[in-house]
Amino acid sequence: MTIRTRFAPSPTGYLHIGGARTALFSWLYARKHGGQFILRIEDTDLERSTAESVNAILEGMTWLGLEYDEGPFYQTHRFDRYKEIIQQLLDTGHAYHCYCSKEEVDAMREAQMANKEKPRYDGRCRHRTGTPPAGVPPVVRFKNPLEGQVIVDDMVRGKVVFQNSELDDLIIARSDGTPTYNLTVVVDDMDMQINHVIRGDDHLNNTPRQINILKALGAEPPRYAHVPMILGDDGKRLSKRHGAVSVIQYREDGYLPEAVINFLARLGWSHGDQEIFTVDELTQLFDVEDINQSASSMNTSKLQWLNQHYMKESPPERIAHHLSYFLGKLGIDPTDGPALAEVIVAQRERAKTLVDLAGSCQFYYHDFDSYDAKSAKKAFKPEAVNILEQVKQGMAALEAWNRENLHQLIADTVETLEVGFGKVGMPLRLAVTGGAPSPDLDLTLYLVGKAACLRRIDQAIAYIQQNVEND
RNA sequence: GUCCCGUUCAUCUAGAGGCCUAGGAUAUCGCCCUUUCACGGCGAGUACAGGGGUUCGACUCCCCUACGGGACGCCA
Repeated sequence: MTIRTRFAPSPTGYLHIGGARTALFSWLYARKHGGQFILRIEDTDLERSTAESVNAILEGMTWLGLEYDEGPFYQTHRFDRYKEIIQQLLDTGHAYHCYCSKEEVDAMREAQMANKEKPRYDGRCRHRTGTPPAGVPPVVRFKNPLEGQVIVDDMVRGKVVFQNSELDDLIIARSDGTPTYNLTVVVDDMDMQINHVIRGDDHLNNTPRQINILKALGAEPPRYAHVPMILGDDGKRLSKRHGAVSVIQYREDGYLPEAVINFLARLGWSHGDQEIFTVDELTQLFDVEDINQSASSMNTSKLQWLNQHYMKESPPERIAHHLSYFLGKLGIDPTDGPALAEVIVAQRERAKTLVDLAGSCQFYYHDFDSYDAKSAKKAFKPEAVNILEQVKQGMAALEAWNRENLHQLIADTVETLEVGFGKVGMPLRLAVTGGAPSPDLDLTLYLVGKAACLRRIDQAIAYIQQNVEND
């Protein structure tokens, strides 16, 4: 059997992190088994579905690299098919018209709640006879079996039993004739030959109804896997108020897609003690059976650790590709200065995100006009003027601008002036970087370049003479 | 309220009756490395929700309670 999975978001907002994980799991499962992954847009809620949301979802999936084999299919394009099925259900006696008003049904629910019962439609229109009330457009309800039980043999939950007596006759077509979710999902999964449904566990309660509809249609239900939801850092349910829940927001915040994928995969799924997974490894090792049964919380600091890991391990060219957007935001043109790849290698272990990295690249490309106050207090002593002057002269006289010579120059200066290494290193570093975290001094100087170094040393000397009291 | 699901360190998790005085990872803290900041190395603390069974033996199986979540829509 060819494995066919699907991701079926409703376009009422961006692709959030929970949806992305569900999509990832479905995608991985299909890939692992050489099957197909289908994208379906569940846009039957005409009121809330938007084209922007569709775009946001597609953009998020593309960024993560979750390419689909078929689709995107839009449910709004399939209304004829749903009508056909609804009619079939009506014809075979599996569905009926219901003329109950909203108010009537609401009252019913309230009474049941007050009576400590589970609120549900009591089926009063099931056996309605006679002429239908005039001017009332009916809804269509599915005739759910009254007795027996439905067993959902879930791939992550195990067997879950529902009594049919707990279920009511759900609406499958609205009074305007449009189909509702539980009907469309069943028809689509059937028509698209989806045989493995991996989705959020908020759908577990819908599953027995869907199985009943499938049975009424004479179709074989797919296998189901209900994955637990993702909570925010604070253990509360994810919402717009919880910060970065949109996948695109993570891109904006400077995360690499491979870090997000790795992070998402490890949220609710595991393979022994392994933490780092390439996409290839995931497609090989992933299995629905290994998905956790309990909800998990976002762990942003672990995502950051993964992101830093991938920034350190990836080829600098790849990082540069993702970094350019963030450099642009800071007005940095990397062609105007040291080779970006070298700067990235020099700075990347000091950054958790691309935003950090871009920020830490700044001093290589731009001069600055202020110094970190704390460092300045420590390093910019009056005697530093002479030291910087010495270094500057040495630099100016340097034949070749490379790390070895710079290292030697500093060592010589230390020796000539008979001072500690720090006496030279600290003011020099501060003069050139402004106080930003930076790698080995000789590497820093080398990358910043001769002209900028000389210029900044002059600037530092002037600063000290102006701002630091001579004692 | 009713039904369904869940509960191992702060967080992500390993654990399929003895391998567990519960392992890994992140975070935190300490030490080492270091003229900055990091990286890296080493180390520390912190967890089986509670109570009953079953068993020679329970984190692992069963029941109850508590807590958390989900569903109960002419939303998906």
